[in-house]
Amino acid sequence: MTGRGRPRRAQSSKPKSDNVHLSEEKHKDLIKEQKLQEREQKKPDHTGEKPSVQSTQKETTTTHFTKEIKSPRTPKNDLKAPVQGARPKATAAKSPAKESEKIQSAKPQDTTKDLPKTTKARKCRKDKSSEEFLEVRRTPELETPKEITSIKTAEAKAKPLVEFAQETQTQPQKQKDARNDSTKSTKSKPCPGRTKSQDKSTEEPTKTKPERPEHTTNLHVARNNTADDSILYTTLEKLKIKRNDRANAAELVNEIKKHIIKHLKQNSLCFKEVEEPLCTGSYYENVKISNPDEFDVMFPIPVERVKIEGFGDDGAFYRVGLQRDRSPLQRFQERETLSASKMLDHFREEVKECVKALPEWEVTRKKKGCPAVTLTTRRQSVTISLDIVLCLVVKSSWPAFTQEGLKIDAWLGTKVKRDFKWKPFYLVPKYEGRGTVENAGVLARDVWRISFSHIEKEILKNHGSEKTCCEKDGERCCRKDCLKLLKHLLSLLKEKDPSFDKFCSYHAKTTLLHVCCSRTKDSDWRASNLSQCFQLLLEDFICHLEKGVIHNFFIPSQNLLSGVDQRRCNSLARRIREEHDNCFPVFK
DNA sequence: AACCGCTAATTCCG
DNA sequence: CGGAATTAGCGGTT
Repeated sequence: MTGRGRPRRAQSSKPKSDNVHLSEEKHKDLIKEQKLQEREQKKPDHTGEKPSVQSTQKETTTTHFTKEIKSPRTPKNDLKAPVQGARPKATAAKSPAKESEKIQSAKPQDTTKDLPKTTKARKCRKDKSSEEFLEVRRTPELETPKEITSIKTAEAKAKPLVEFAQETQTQPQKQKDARNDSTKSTKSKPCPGRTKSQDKSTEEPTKTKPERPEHTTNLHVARNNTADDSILYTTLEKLKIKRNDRANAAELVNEIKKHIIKHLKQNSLCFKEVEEPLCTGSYYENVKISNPDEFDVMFPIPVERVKIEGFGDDGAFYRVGLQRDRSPLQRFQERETLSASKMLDHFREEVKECVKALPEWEVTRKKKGCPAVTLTTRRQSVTISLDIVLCLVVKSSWPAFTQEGLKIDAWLGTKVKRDFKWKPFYLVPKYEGRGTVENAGVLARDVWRISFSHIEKEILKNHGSEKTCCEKDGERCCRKDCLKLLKHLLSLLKEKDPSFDKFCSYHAKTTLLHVCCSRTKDSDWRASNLSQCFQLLLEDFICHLEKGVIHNFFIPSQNLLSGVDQRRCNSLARRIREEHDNCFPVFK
């Protein structure tokens, strides 16, 4: 019996009379159940040890802390990280020890391999996207900067990370150069490290070579990458989400999602215009680690004819005023301001109401400033939490504060960027600090924070410079693997030292996005170069920490670390460096 | 609803 | 036995 999922295209023409199909489905469900149970029984340890890395939610969402981490099951063979088949490149990575040799000797093959791939035709990836909003609403006003708020950040005091570069450089001088560049930092790059990526990427062969210094002696950490490789691959293996866990979680989550949307549409007055839920966050970006235990779903309420003005000076928060009298949201309007807190409260009640029908779910206590209604449920001792996020979808051009953000031109291209900018943006009822603080007559709790989760997701999904990156016949990259590792590292360190609780996986993700903008080539991220790539990501992260600045990827004037004590940043930077220098003991 | 992409897991095969 | 090929199944698009 062929799976209904995704038969190899040859079989896709399999005959299916409906009834046969149906009964087959049922049968399959049965089988599935059986199998699930079988497996559960087979590895009882598995559910028991549910690591559930207390993860690192992005800060828009909540902080329910989870459970303990126990060492997730280790692959039976530690040394190899079986990488799923059919990817020649990946398999090369399998045996880290061999791998580095291979890289050196087999470079020509690599490059030749690239050729057919890149030439391979592929449907253009987002021609569809732009149409829907082509109506009048958009004007090129999005290209008019206006007062581009000069970014008054701490760049000035940023010191280049030279020591670190020296310590750790297992890489070529390419990187050293980059470091040196950093002194004449370009202001748009918080961590000017890789400004060179452009020139260096001209020729693949010439450039991969220097990346493999045969002898990386001059540093006390001079490490054979194989040691790193081994631990990193093993760790990645541990972070994989099990198919069963995923199936279980998806079933639960999808059920309630459907239920909520139906409820809102049918029983609610103010939210009945809700659009299709927007699944965001790491699970849906395929960068969730360890357990499918956290889900983020945004419920977009369309607003038309609204006035939106910045609140505060970093461009992340906005006051929203309805201009249309007949809006169903009128009841949340106070003093010409759409009250985020009122609206969220009401939304919360609606969600509560419809969760009554699904008693296995529980609504968690409201957290101040949190835009989500968090639901939790348990299944076989695993707690799954689902963040239901109310949001406004605004179908007009992005605020001027985004002008200098999303610097993906060299990485993903200007067309992609343009298409992104035609998409709507979202506002979530999130504030910082005390809700009763007033600014220009508006309470903090009534403001909205801008969100580009949809874009983040799309970027993560389509993260290659080449369209074929990571596709079946394309070359595999390690961007997402690097992100997973950094997230994991961060969450482990947080667990060990609660004083790091202000750091979140969104910091990691943002750092990756920034790095991708400077190391734009897919060949900069070859899967076989995992340890180097990860190291560069770490260096960048450290660099951000030491400066105390991570610019919001879309709103560069917002510093995601603004609320974090510099000493904490330094301390985390130090810890990470330590981990790196010692071959990541936390991963063991 | 059909189909495709991605990822995990299992089976096949030299 | 290890790696390649297949299967499985969720998510997303058209």
